[in-house]
Order: sequence, then structure tokens, then C-alpha cells
Amino acid sequence: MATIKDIAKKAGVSPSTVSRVIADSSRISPETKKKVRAVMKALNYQPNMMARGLIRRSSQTLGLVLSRSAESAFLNPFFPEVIRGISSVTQRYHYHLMLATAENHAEESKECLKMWGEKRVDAVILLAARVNDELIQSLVREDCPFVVIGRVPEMPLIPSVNNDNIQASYSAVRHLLELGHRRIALLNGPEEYTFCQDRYTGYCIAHREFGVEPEASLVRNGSLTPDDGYLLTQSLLMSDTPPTAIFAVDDLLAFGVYRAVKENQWIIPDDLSVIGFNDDPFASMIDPPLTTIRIPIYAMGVNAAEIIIQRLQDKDFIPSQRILSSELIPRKSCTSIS
Amino acid sequence: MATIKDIAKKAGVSPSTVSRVIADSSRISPETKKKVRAVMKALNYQPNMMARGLIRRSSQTLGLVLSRSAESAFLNPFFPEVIRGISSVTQRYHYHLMLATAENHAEESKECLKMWGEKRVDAVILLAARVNDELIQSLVREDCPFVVIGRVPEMPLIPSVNNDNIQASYSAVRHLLELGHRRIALLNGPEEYTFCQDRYTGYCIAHREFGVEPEASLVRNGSLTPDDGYLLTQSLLMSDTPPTAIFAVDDLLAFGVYRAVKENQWIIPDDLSVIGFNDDPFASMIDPPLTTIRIPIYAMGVNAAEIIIQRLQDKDFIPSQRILSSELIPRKSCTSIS
DNA sequence: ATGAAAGCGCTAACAG
DNA sequence: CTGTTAGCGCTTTCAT
Repeated sequence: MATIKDIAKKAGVSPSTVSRVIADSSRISPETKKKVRAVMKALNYQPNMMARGLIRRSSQTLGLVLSRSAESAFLNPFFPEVIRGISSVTQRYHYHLMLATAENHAEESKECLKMWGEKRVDAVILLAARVNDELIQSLVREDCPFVVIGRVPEMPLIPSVNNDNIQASYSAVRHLLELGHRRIALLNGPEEYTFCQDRYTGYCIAHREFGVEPEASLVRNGSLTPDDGYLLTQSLLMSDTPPTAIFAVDDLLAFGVYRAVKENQWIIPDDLSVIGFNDDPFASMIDPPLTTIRIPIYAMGVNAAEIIIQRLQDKDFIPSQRILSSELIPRKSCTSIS
Repeated sequence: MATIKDIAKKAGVSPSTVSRVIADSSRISPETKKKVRAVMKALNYQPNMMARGLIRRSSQTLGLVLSRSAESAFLNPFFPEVIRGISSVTQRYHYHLMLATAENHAEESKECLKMWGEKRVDAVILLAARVNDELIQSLVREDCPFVVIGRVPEMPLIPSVNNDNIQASYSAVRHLLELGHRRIALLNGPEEYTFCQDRYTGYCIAHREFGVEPEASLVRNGSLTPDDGYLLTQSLLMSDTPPTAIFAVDDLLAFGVYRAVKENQWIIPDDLSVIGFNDDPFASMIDPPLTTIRIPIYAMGVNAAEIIIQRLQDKDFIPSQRILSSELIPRKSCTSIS
């Protein structure tokens, strides 16, 4: 492996000159540059990032932290898509991406802090389904630049990117209310997830706007799985006054709804309108195609990476909290009430 | 940030002693160790990996390379799952994982070679849907340790992990043949993907074993999408002698088959038996539940990481080619021919 | 059992 | 415009 010294010797200059050529310093004569670059090419020289990073105190690397819980929560489309978004930016800025996975919250924090402490990364991106206050505190304390994808405590200004869960949920429920529905069930995920809290909030706001008081018995929590969607729907349909519509905070839950409905010989949308969330690939394939909400996952990755890289380059860049808007995708699973 | 010198000073020893304590050298007295460790804890010391890596010539990092094309090919479950498998191993061995994504083959190779050339990674794992001979050659030439997930040229012994595509495809088709089917269509993916070639091979072997010559008109290629599954099936069903069974090399294709069949008022499995591949989460949710093949994605990640880390630790460890077996998951989409 | 010194490959004053 | 020098934080002979 050729080092800067090898290049220097072969080109008949000093190592510092080579270093300056690498940095494309303006105080090196064009001829020298050309000569040095020729040698670099000939020897297939590539700077050693450990040496360079050591002195520059930068690894040009971003860490992405996702706990096992986040993986299962955000499930399918989220994970690859957000990474694609992040990568597109890291590539553009010649940054790199390091992944830290963990089985649980404690591990997650440990891994993350370690990456930073060992100087493997210049900053981290947190994929946070729930508020991991402890980690956030530590990161702040240790002076590690970071950005959160998800909702964060509002008081201290923590850079973050999120989709508009409240607004999105509001539009879904409003859509149902406008179709005349008044008994709208909410199939929600675990309460500790911030996006579930937010989607619940949107559900309530829409109701109040239409002068309808949200009914506690119509709000159910479960895990974000088809099985729980199925179970929850079963019990809902069995009740004395079943809902005429269901808003599921995840398409996977909605798929469970479909199964329960079919088993009860009901028809979607005639007997029950359904809206999901996420626009899972299967949402358009199921019968009838599921009305759902599409969130800008790729863009969230892009924004998160941009925020943090900007923060890294401008020392006094003020990182923002960005909220990206989602989109209601109307398909065939909703109808107006007769 | 505390350095080894700070620790040394505070503990009243030399830097080299601290270094030995970190390495848990046997030639340091227990008391000294205890004392030094106490100081390390007090100052929250963490070794700087750039410095350590520079001298040890190792980043303790694995690179994972996946091209844009691979992402869309392996689609959904593959990506997160294989990463989970890899991570479980990297964590165990205190390695780290760096991701390199790219928009195309050329970029992919460039990024990969760069990670290695700059010494950001000690080795790389290739997620290869098609043989990228050029990259493999370069890696060999540059002496970069690597392992491929997918099929590789057999001649030079390249460490790799793959699932048994031929065998898996063979069992699926054999299953159909045993049920009495003789006109079995193959919905295949792009021919350049090695796994598609292999699944075609398995298809042929099963046929020959049953004394049936595979019929060219029953073999169709498309992209691995529901849309192409739909289109291909349409044309198949329209033909004079439609198949009685379809083997789709990906569940996504199979979902398209379902749509076409339904549109033609046929019934699965009564009028047409269907087998998919991958055991996508939806395979069990669709109606009727899809018989499919489950491949050990997580285990493939584990094996790939293990092979390469072993290779890194034992200089003369001979890396193997491992083929992991898949499993036919019988559900409700197949029946014997009347 | 511990310390001193050299150096991994690079950058960045400081000279000239 | 270019070279010399001094480290970045760590490991590792080589002494003692």
C-alpha cells in the first residue's frame, strides 16, 4: 500500500507537498500538482483514513442507530427506504454510514455512545420510535452531534425530522367523517410509540372538529401486526354497536381487519370502511385496494442526513426540526355511509 | 476527551502501562491494573479507534456492499433480515458494520474499492444478485478479504454463502409433479440474476426426473413485481393449453398471479395451483394462503459474517462455500389434479 | 513488572 | 511555492 512518503519520494517532492496536492491547495504550482497526481495515479494511491482522521479528528462517518424494537415497529418499507435516503446524501458529501443495531434499548445506547466515544463517527442519526430520553441526554452531555428521525421532546431544541403524524391522522379521520361516519374505531399501536400518540391526537382533533366526542370503547391498542388487527377487529364487530369505519395506524393492522371482516361475511367498504397507514406495497394489491397514508420515508432520510452534515460543516448552523407532510391515498376501501 | 496520557499521568504510570492494561496483558500486576482501570472509569476513557487502527492496521469494521439493483431484486424481507444476521455476529466479535450503497454497478465497485483502499474496512461482504466479476477480480487483486452472499463462479475458490436455489426450486416443482401436474409454468425473474438461473435449473431437473420435457412456452421472464406476475399470467391463461400450475420464483410474482386468476374467475387451487418463493409476510395472509419456499436469510447473514471474521482472525483459515437449505412451506394454494 | 522511545500515515504550523 | 518539524493517540520493541 503506497503511502504519502512513497509518492513524495517518487515525485521528488516532500510529503507535505503531496498532502497539499491532495487538499488541492492553491499554493502549489500547477506543474507540481500534475506531476504528483501522475505518481498518485501510477501507484494507485489512496489516503489512509485512519491517519487522516486521527489528525483531523473526523471520520467522515455518520452512525445510524436502530434498536431491535424500532426495526419491528417501523417494519418493512421503512428501514431500507430511510437508509436509501440517508445514503444518497452521505455519498454526495463523501461521508460514510455506519450501522449500529442492538437487541434492546440499553444495548442501543451503549453501542451508540461507544461509536462516538471511540471516534468512529462524527455524528449519529437516531431512528427513534419512542423517546429514548436517556440516550438523548447522554448524547448532549457527551457533545455528540445528532439528529432524530421521529418525535422528540420539544423543550430543548433537538434537531429532528418527522412526518406529520397528527395532521396525517387528522386527514384520514376527517375523510371518514366527511363520508358521514360517526362511529370510527381507532386501531392503535403500543402507546409508548410517539407516532401512536400523535396519531391518536389527530383522531381526537378531527372528531372534535365535527362535534363528535371520541369514544373510549372505539379506541384499541395492540402490536402492529395483522394478528392483532384481526383480534381487535373481531371484538369490535362483536360489540352491540359496531363501528362503521376503522382507522388503523398501520397497514399491517389493516390487513388483519380485512381478515376479520371477511370471516364475519361483511363486505369492505359496504359494511365497513377502512383506512390504513404507510402505503405498504401490499395495500394496493389487497382486495379491495386499501385507502392509506403514504409517508415520505426517503425524504426523511435525506433531511436527517442533510441536517446533521450541515451541522458538521457549519459549526454555528442552527439545526432545525423538520416535519414532512404525508399524503392520503384514496383507494377502494372507504365509502360514504348510507 | 481523555487520552491514554491523561490516564497515565493521573494513575502515576507510563502510557505503555495503560496500553497494556487495555490489552489486559499478563505482565501487569493486578494492583496496577486495578488502579489504572479505576482512573479509566473515572475519566470515562475510551480508546481512540483511529489511533489504534492506524498502528494495528485494522478498523475492526466490515463493509456491506449492495447495489441499487440488488436492493430491488432482493426486495423486502431480504435486506433488513440479512443485516440483522450480520450484525448479530459483528456485535459478538466487537466488529462494526459500514454500509456502501450505490446507484449502479460501476458506482458500487468504486465505493467498495474505496472503502478498502482508504482502510475504512478490514473486509467486505457482497450482496450479489448477479455475478459482478469485475468487482470480484479487483477485490482479489487488491488483496481485500471478502465473502459473497449469492452464487459465485466456481472455479476460483471464492468464499460465499448461498441458499440452495436449485434444490429448493426442484422441490417446489417436484411437489407439483407429485400432485399430478404436467403443465407447470415457470414465472421467472431477469435471466442475469444467478438465483433465477438456478431456479430455472431446478425446474428442469424436476421435470426430467419425471420424464417430462420442460416446455419453452411455459417459461416466462419478467421483473420480480406483482405487475409482471399479473401480465405473464394473463397471457398464460389465454393460451390454448394453459398450465394447471404455476411456480413463481418470487412471492411478489405470485401475488400478481392471484390477481390475474381472480380476474379470470378462476379459483386457486381448484383451477390452478400456485407456489411462490421467499415466504413474504403476505404469503400467509393472502387468500388462499400461498405455498412457498422459505430461505434462511438471517442465517445467511450470520454465516457470511462468520466466514469473513474467521478469515480475518486466522490468517490461514480456508474460507468455505456454504449452501444453506431452504424449506417448502405447504399452505393452501396447491391441490392434486383431478 | 514497568518505562522510554520509536513510529503507524497523515496534516499543519512555521520557515524559507 | 515548497520543505522541515512536530505531533494526532496509540502500540510495541527494547531496555531495565
